[in-house]
Amino acid sequence: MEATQDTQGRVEAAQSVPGHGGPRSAGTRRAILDAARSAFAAQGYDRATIRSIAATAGVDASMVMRYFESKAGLFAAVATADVPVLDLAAVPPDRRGEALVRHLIERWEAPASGDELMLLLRTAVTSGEVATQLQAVLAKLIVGPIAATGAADADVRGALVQSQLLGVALCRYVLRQEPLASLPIEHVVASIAPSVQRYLDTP
Amino acid sequence: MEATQDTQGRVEAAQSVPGHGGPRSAGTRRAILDAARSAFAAQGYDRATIRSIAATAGVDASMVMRYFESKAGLFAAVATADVPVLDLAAVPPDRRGEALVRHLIERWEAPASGDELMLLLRTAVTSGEVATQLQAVLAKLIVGPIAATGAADADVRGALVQSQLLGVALCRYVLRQEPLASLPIEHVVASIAPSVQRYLDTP
DNA sequence: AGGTAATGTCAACGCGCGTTGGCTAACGGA
DNA sequence: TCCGTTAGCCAACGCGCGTTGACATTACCT
Repeated sequence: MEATQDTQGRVEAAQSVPGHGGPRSAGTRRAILDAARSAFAAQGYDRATIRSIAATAGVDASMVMRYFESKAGLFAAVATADVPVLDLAAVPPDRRGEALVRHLIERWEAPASGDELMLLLRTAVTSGEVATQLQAVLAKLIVGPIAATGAADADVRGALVQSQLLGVALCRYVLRQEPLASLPIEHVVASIAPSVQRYLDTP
Repeated sequence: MEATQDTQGRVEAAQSVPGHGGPRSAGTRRAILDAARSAFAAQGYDRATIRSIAATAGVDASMVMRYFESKAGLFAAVATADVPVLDLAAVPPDRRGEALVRHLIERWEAPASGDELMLLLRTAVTSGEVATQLQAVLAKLIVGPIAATGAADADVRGALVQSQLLGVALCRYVLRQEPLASLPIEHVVASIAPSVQRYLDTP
């Protein structure tokens, strides 16, 4: 019996987007998306709940279902991970290791893309489907640029670089293991870069 | 890790196995433990269910609660990860990187300890408590041996070695990313060892 | 053999989850 | 103005989970 006066932010409701069930209100949609990204990043897919995401977004849980079809649909909508790609060929060959490390760390430190990488990694370890999705992102982010430099065995080199870069991300950002988690960025870059450089160079 | 709670003044059984807090039948206990290790390793803590573990072990779900106090208790019982430690000081200094990589890979390839590391890692990414536990295991397994060689900055070196070794394990065994997952062991050792060696050597 | 405690079975409880459908209120075009 | 569409709220459903306690069964120790 209570009049809900939220009459604000409904101005932008005019757009209708392609395909199947489009967004209803851009503001609400974005609020849900933001809450979901944080929740999935912080807790992983299983422990994050639709109800708590909805509460954070300030809407009812059923709204989440109307906007995105299911919990899986919400995750898919938030797990796009369209991170900027590094043009490795434009970097001097002896600096490519450092460039890769720095680029990856910057992706993880940036709040938005860091959350997307976090939720992807946190969920990939228990979901084969998401693991495939993560591999696709890493292929675009790491193997692609390496292959674009014309290196031989780009797939194996990429896999080795991935293992080191994902390892750093896992220890530093997901597990938050000391002392790695508190090491200054430049220290990390200086320590790791030579290894990555070696994976790029050795035949 | 919980104190023993006796509802009816029950005492430790007669035919008990040494040490632990109150097994009933050694055979059933072991069956549950084996099933739990497999399930937690394959699916992680959240997705593994007491009911399915009990079914695999051929007992009722309530038996699991009688033997171990709760799901958390069962996990704790199976997540001991008492892996053999490498005596790094006995290895020639220029071969210590290779020795570390090979030792870790052998732990992961061995069925029993591989499962324990797997369930630890799969669960650590979404549980701070288990993350701490994993860190303790890795400290014993990696940082400890490195410190035992008398190296300076053993903690930072250990963290860097950990990042590389955990990265390989993550990509190869948990995410099962190709081509790393199918690479022969010797190929992996030969590729990774120099990086680890460098983390041990560089000042 | 008999009594007692260790083992195991069964059915249920309570909870929180994802999900559904029906309802109210506001907008917008005619 | 009225009416259809749209955005949002509320109550509930069904399910599977961890967990519990009462009951049946086995095995051991005098």
